[in-house]
Amino acid sequence: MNDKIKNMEDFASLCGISRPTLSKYFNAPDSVRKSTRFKIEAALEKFDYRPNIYAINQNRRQTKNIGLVVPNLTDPFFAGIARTIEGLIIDAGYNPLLLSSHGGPQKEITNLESLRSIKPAGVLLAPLGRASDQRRVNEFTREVPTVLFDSNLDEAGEAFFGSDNYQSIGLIVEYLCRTGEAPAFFEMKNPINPNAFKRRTAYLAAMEKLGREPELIQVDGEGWNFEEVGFLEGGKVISEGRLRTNTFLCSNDRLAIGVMSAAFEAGFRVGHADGCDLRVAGHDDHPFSRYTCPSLTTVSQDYAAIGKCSVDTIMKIIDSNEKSAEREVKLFEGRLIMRGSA
Amino acid sequence: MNDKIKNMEDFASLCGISRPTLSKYFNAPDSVRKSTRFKIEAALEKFDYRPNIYAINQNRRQTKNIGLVVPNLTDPFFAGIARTIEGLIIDAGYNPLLLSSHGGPQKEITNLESLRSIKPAGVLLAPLGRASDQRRVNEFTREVPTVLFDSNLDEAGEAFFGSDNYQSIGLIVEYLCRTGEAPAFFEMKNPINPNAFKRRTAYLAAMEKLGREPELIQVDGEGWNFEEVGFLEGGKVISEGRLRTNTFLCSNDRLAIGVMSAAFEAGFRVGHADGCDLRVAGHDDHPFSRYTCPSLTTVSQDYAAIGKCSVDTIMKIIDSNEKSAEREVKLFEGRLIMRGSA
DNA sequence: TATAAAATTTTACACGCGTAAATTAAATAT
DNA sequence: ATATTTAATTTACGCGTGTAAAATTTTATA
Repeated sequence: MNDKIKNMEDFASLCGISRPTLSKYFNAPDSVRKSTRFKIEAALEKFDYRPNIYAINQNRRQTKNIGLVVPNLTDPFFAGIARTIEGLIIDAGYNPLLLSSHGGPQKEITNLESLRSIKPAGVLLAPLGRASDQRRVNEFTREVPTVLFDSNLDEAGEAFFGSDNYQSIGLIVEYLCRTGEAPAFFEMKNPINPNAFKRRTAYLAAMEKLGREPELIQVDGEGWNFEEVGFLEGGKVISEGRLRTNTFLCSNDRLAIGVMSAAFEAGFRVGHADGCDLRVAGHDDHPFSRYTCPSLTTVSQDYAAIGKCSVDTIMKIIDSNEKSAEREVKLFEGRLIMRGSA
Repeated sequence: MNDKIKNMEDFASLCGISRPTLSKYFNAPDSVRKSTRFKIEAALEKFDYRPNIYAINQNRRQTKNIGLVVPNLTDPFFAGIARTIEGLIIDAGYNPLLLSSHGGPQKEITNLESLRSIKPAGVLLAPLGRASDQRRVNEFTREVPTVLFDSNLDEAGEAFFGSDNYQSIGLIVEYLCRTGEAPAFFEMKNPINPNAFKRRTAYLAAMEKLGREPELIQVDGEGWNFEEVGFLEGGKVISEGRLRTNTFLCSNDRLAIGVMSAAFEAGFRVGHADGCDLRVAGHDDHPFSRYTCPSLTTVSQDYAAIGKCSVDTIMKIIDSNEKSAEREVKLFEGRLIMRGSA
């Protein structure tokens, strides 16, 4: 009890077995005889030993690490997704490594590089999107089993899971048209996220289907400060009164939050109730959207499903130990969240 | 060019030098002769080799890893801090490992355990607070150099850096009293964060100093869903009209956001302008507080300074390779952010 | 109970690198 | 040009584990 246990050898003698047997136990407790397992676990109770993780990973064919890269952890939307997925990875017996690409494409590549040196069994990647260094991301996905989620990149990775923007935007456009004036679509001119493009197209399609005249409001603004963009540019649009309609459909909730803030400061009342001046709707069901004033009408994405599907798929790839023949793509439907703002 | 480089030995022959010299180069490029450095860098251009990180860490006395543990990454406040600190750690030439204790004290301990197995050079820990398993956190800090920030734990770690809640609460209480009715203090009955206790005490002290009668509103509610707590419990308080004052000072911005949402739905107008029914103020200057309706008056914490100080200190400890004689504690002042809500 | 088969444990080697000590080369002083 | 000092490089060994193949023990079968 006095001298320190510094390696598996030491601990094996304490257990009264050989080191390789002990190694086997740590990799799969059920793979050793029950009697020896008891010996080991009794010793574990008495002494404080745990295998050196670096020595383990140096020698294993595969590590138990799984990389999880999201574009921006400062966005509570991605933070929430990351949390969900982290849990699923742990449940699967793997060790999640969470990285945020906030900072741009260079950071995204840096993240992938540092993951590469950690030799992960697989990676779940929500890419930056348009801004991503496609060539280098592709290069990475050829070396490490990767599943993309949230936003798609051309042919990168073994699979992609995300939301069906056509369905979800169709849903809310139909709702808005049915309950009031047809919506204009508020978005950034050069959005970083490819989903934004799909949502724009989906908006145009939905409006056409309903026989309404579409109206795109494409504002300037870069980066991830969506609230600020919505506030500044939305403020201009509102105060200049250059809108045909009283209804905004924003490309995402964070833009909508900015627009609502600008409307408030300009003295406009947002909501669908009597006496309101304009309606604002968003997309994503951000964690805070419930608590805006008024609460934000939006579409929620099925991130429980997207996360589960992504993790299941990377596990399948890891287990089968081979690149899947075909790149799987699956889109999940959104759900309309009716609240006060529209 | 055809056969793969699988270790430093292989790459050393390609460079025309011995492996230990190469090893020296990777640990400090300037420690080798300029001529050999050129040889190495020329080879690096041509071939794709990088040292195995597991083998490195198995043999180094110290890893270059620094753990960064925050209570809840889903809270954009902590996400922002984490991002700042991550940057500082990278600038210092270390490798940050970000973990969130969201999920409670058990998860916090799990995080520390998994950090322990990674043998970090140091750890920056923002503990859960009251909920933390003090004994086990203390145990950890005795084994790994640790600096605490955001919320203090009795005698744990080598140092603590946080905000001066007495100063910041004093600041906003004074402001509120000067510009309108004296504030009531809205908080959770059993807050998880020790800062909440300090803020309560600070509120009481500030009110007494100003000769005002304090009024504590201590509501039920557990966990991290502050907006929900503020919304539900704040809503009750407002609708029951059991307040002597029209001014709420909330223990943090997220509670304030919930309270404002409840006030809005109850038909009250929040703000300091004419015709408003009540004033709401918060604390922390949350990223979204600028965009609430009305925008939220609050106190911002100096997290640039707290982060820098924390990182500098852990670096000093790592470099000096010894526990500091005395536990350093430093509190930074907050700054009043006057906006529309109060 | 003897024997074959299966499960378990042990032997022996490999993994890719850090680092102290010994050696060699370069720089400086004489 | 030689002796001395200093810097750089190499030799030699160790780090703590995984794992294939060999040896042993246990279990199943006859």
